[in-house]
Amino acid sequence: MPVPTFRPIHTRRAFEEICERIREQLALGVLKPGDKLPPERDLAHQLGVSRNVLREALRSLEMAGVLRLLKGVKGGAFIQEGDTGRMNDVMRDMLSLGTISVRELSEARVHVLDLVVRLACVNARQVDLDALEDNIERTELATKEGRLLDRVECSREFYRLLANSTGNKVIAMIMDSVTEIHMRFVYAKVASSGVAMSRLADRRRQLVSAIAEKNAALASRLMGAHLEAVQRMLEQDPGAMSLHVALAEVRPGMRR
Amino acid sequence: MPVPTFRPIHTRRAFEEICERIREQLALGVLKPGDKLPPERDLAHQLGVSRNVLREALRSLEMAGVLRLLKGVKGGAFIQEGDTGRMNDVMRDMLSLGTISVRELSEARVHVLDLVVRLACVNARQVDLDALEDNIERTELATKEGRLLDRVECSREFYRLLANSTGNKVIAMIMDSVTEIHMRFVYAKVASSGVAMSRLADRRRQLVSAIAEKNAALASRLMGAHLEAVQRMLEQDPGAMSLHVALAEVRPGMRR
DNA sequence: TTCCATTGAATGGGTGAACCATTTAATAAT
DNA sequence: ATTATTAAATGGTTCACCCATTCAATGGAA
Repeated sequence: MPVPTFRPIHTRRAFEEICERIREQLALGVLKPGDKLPPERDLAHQLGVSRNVLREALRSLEMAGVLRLLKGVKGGAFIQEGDTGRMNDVMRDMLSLGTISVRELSEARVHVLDLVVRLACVNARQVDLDALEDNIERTELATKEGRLLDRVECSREFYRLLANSTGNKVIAMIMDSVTEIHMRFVYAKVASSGVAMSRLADRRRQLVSAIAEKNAALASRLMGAHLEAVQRMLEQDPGAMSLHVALAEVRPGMRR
Repeated sequence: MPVPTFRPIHTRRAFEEICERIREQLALGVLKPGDKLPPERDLAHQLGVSRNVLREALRSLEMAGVLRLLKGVKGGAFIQEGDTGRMNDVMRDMLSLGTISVRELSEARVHVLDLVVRLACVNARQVDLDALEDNIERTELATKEGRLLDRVECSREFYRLLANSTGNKVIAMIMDSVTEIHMRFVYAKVASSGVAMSRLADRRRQLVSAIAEKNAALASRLMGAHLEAVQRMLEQDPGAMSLHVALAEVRPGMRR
C-alpha cells in the first residue's frame, strides 16, 4: 500500500511563493552566486506584491544563507556563495528545541570523526598535512604562553583542517555541524576551570603522522582514544555539560 | 599566533536582534515546544519595533523550523518540535549554489550509509526489524503491481527506517540530508525510463537479516554492493543525473 | 432541550505611502 | 590635485489601514 502520509497543509502565502521562485531560478542555474536581484521596489512591483511581503521573503533567504543584503547605492540583494555554516545553525536549533540530545550529538561526532580520519588517510594531500602541522605548532605556542582559550580556537581549526583534508565538502560540513556545540562545551570548561588537556600537541602529531603514512587503523585508534579522554575531562564536572550555558553563551569569533 | 580571522560585519538590524532574543529564550529553556508567543501586535509593542519588522523576524524563524504561525483566533506563533527536515533544505541550497557537488554528496552518502548499517547492527531493536520487514513486503507488492514510483517511495522509507534503527536522531538526520537529493535522481530516472532495479526486495531481505544477526561486516558489504549497482544504473544515462532537473522538480509527498 | 446558522472578535496576511540611514559617485570648493 | 559637499539609490523602519481565517458565543428553529 502506498503508505498514506499526510503532511500538514497550510495556506500558501505570498512570501513562500517568492522564496520558491527565487530558489527555482537558482536550481535552474539562471541565478548564480554574485548575481544581484532587482531593487526591492522594482522586484516587488514585478511580482505584484507589496514591498513588505517581498522583504519577508528576502529576509528568509538571507537567513538561509542564500542572499546577502547590502545597503546604499550599489547595494542590493546578492546571491551568496553557499554558507557551509548553516548546518550548524540547524543543529543548534534542534538541540535548543530538544529534538536531539547532547548524547546523540556526541555519539554522532565520534562516528563522523572516525570517518573523517579514515578518509583523510586516503585523500590528504601534502598541503593538508602541512596546514595541520602548522596548526599544531600554533597550538604548542599557545600552550607555552598559557593562552588556553586561543588553544581551543586552534583545536577548532584543527578539526576543520582535518575535515578539509578529506577533500569532501559535504563531509566537512557534517563534521563541523557535529563539532561546533562540542567545542562550546570545551570552551566553557576551559574558561571556567582553567584545566587543559596535557600532551595535546604530541597526540595531534601522532595522529597527523598516522594519516601521512595512510595508516587508517592507527589513525582511527588514536582519534578514538583522544575523544574518550576529552569526554572524560568534560564529564569530571557534570555541570559543565549544561546545555543552556553552552548554547546561550555568545563569544567572539563564533558565529551565531 | 591566534589566527586573525575577520568575518564580515554588517550593521545590526532589528530583526536579527529579535531572532536572537527568541533563540536565547529557547536555549535557556524559557520557551519550549508548544509555547505560544504573544500576538504580533503586542509583541511588536513590547519590543518597541513596528509590526512589519517583527514579522520579518517571525518569518525567518518559521523558515528555520523554529516557529509555526497559525491564523485565526486561537492562532499565533507557536514553538515547534524540531523539524529534522531543515538539514535537507540546507543541503539542497548548497547544491543549487554550487558550493557542493553531486559527486561529493554521493560519496558522503556511501560513507554515511555504511556507518548507518553498522550502527543498526549494534542498536536495531525488534520493532525496527519488523518495520523494515513490513516495508520490504510493501516494496514487493508495489513491484508486482508495477507501481514503480510507489516503489521509490518505499525505498525512501526503507532508508529512513534503517536510520531510525541506529537509535540516533542526529545520524538519522544526516543520512536523510544526504539521501533526499539522491532519491530525486532515482525518482526522475524511474519516472522517465521505467527501468527498475531487479531483485530489490531480495537484496533488502538479505541486508535486514544480516543486521538482525548483527553481522556488521556482511551488512556493510551488502549495502556497498547495492549502492554501487544503483550508481551504475543511474550513470547509464548521463543526462539523468542533471542537477537542474532533480532540483527544480516538485513532486507530491516530497517537501520543498 | 438540541442542533445548526449567524455573528463578531482575535489573529495572522497583506498593502501603500512615507521617512530614515547608509553608501557611493558626482560636483563644488579649496 | 585634494578635500568637502551634495545628491541619488538602496535597504531599514514605521504607521495606518484593510482583508481572510478561525473559533467561540449567541440566538433562533426543530
